Amino acid sequence: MPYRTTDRTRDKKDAKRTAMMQAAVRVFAEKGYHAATVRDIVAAADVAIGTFYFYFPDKETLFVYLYEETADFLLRTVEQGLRRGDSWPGRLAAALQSFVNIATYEPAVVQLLLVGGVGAVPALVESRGRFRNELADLWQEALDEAIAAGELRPQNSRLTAQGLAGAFDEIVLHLLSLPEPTMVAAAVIQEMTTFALRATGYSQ
Amino acid sequence: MPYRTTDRTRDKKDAKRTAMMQAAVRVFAEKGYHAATVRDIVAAADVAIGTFYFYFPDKETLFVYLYEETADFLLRTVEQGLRRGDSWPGRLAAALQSFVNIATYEPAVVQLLLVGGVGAVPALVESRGRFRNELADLWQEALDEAIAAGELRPQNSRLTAQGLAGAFDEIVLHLLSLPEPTMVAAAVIQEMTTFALRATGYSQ
Amino acid sequence: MPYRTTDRTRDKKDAKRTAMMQAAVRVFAEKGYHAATVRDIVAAADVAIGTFYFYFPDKETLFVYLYEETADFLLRTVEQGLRRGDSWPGRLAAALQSFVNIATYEPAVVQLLLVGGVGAVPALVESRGRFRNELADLWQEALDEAIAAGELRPQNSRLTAQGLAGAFDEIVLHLLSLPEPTMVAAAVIQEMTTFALRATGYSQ
Amino acid sequence: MPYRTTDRTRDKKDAKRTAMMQAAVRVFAEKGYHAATVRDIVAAADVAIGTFYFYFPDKETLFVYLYEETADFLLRTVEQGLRRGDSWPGRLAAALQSFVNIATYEPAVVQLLLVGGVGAVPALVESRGRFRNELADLWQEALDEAIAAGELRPQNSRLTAQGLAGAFDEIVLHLLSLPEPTMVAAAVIQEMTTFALRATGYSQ
DNA sequence: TATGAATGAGAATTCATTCAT
DNA sequence: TATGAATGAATTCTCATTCAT
Repeated sequence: MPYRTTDRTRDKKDAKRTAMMQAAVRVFAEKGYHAATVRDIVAAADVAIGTFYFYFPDKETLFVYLYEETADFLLRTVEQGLRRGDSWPGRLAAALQSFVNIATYEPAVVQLLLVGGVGAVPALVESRGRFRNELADLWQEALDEAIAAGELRPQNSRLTAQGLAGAFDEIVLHLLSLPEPTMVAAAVIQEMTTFALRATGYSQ
Repeated sequence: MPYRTTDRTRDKKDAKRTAMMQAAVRVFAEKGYHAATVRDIVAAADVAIGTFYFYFPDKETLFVYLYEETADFLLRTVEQGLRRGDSWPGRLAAALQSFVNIATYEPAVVQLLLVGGVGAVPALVESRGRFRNELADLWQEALDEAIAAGELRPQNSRLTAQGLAGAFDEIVLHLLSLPEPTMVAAAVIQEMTTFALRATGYSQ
Repeated sequence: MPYRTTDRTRDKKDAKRTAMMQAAVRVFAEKGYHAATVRDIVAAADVAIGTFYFYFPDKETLFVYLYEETADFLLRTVEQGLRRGDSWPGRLAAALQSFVNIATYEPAVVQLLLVGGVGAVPALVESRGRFRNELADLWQEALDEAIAAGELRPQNSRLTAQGLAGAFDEIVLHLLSLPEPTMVAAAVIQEMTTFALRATGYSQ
Repeated sequence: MPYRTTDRTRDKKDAKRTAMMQAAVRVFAEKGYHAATVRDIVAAADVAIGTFYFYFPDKETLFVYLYEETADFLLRTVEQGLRRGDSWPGRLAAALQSFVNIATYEPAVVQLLLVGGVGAVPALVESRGRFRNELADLWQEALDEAIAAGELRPQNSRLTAQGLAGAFDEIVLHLLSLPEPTMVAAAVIQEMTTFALRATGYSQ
């Protein structure tokens, strides 16, 4: 057999696939689902239009997939942050650090998740709902642990979790709209932590 | 309906124009900017397509205009709520009451503002930024007054305001995703108030 | 109302619609379903591509509709021919006259029905089957009447009818492939009649 | 399989090539020329797409080639049938037996020839014309021999031949549309023979 | 003012074909 | 010989917008 699906060719294919997905994330984040055309994406990835359809079934499927991948990445990152600290303030600060890191170094991730294509892709409504729920789950679990540990007073941890998630989004989105987000990131993390400690009724 | 209650539109007695705008809000809220076609809008308003272009220059301009009108309506309503109470908890509860009222009785308003077409309409980025800023301004002013009155301790009122705005959005959006939002609205307002009092460091 | 859906505008619309359908029949007959592009059709009708979709839902629907219209036209014409004569030979000759007339003066009709798009459009399989059945029905009825009248001997009139229909198609298709079909049409009709009288066992 | 039994392909011992051609006949017959993609064909033959272009110059050339091969196969088979009998009715019955055998056991052959891609492939118009002519030639020769032998009365044997060819196609195509063609094949052959004897003016 | 027929740029997607390996 | 990744012309269809009536 003169032609083999060797490791090298497979690696190459995977690499191209990954490159195209990264290009797609950038374009989707920048323009939103509808305004981003397949031509934009292939131009960003520097391939022909047919190549797109060789790797992906269609634009919508790719978008939903990227959304879910991205959501998963964000969730896992925040989750790891939450595991890093040994007290509620510590876990909180670590998780916010993680979140703000993603936002400043991979702004496309946040753009895609928070403003990308909601309302544009029916199939996404469900994905978005799942994402917001899982994000709230994450915070709620952390809250419940802190409550169980006596660090926080009993409260409606579900609603608190939702409130925190929404608050962090708003603040980070605003941060990203500043000319030099990295310059103030540390201070914002500090302030967000303070806000969140208050919001969760943490004293001392 | 938002654009009926504001000054900008009150004087325009054009019934047909108003009907078309109401139809447009509904359609935009339901389908999102791109999926909503001009044909959908004129069908909902029961006029011909040419009529649309007699009253409005184009789809995008109308959308941005509706967004701003709607944002204005929401801001004014929340502002009125904030003026109704005579203490921070009172003002807070009244403002949240107003906000949740809009969300439950005019869900299209919230849909339009929060998920409508951000990312889809470039011209909207600026409008959205302005809306979020003005919303934060509102809360910040209320916070600063409460701080000045000694009801709240000094804090970064800007960031707190942003956090509150984001938290309320998330919670209300989740409320709207429930099968019977009105059934739990009162309880949610109560819980949101509790959350916000904690988040603003209110004690006693 | 400055604009009215007057008779004149409606007539104009109908005329355009008809013109486009005629153009479509020509193009489909000439190129077959797949090779005929919507661009070809609108070029032949001298309208813009959007106009096509203003009048027709899509290419396939139009094709199937034209096929059925055309089949119906052919069936009705042959049927009338069959009613014109007062004996089996007379009816036969009249029907063949009608059929050959269509074929020579409207070759597109025959092209569309016999070679147009069979195999290309799934939805057409059924239409084609119905057409061939109805054509056989026509001949069978005529045969059964002639048998009942004692003009023909009893026979499997269904199979005879199918045979006649197939035979006529083949002969007429060959006729159309000649450089000057009209020059030999009369002679061919004569010969076809002779063939068909033999095939139906007509004597004297 | 047609191209196995003809001289043209017998010497080509290329199994892969043959497998691809057999797959192609099936796919073309099933889907028609346009709807059958090269990918369908290579999938059916279980080879890679590049292999297709190693063996065949392009899709259209292959199709025309297959059409001609298949036509050749059918012509040779019918011809053999015509040689088997020793009287006109005997030859007729044998030829029809051969034809119906092909149709029932290799329906793809008939599908390809009769509904495959006429109108879809410009280059096929000529091939089809040649096929129909050769088929008519076959019947005409048999008729002329029978006339010369005094079995049939003098007649326009060309037109009779065309008529028979068309009639047989129609009847066989209808046979194939039945749920169980083989169950009625024998009876249909019998009836077709009767029809053809009448149509050729055979008496006694 | 109001209408709706007409337009055509532009989008997603397909698929025959090529060519480096 | 055989492979399949890559290509891009071509196709169908949508929809914002215009303009004669």
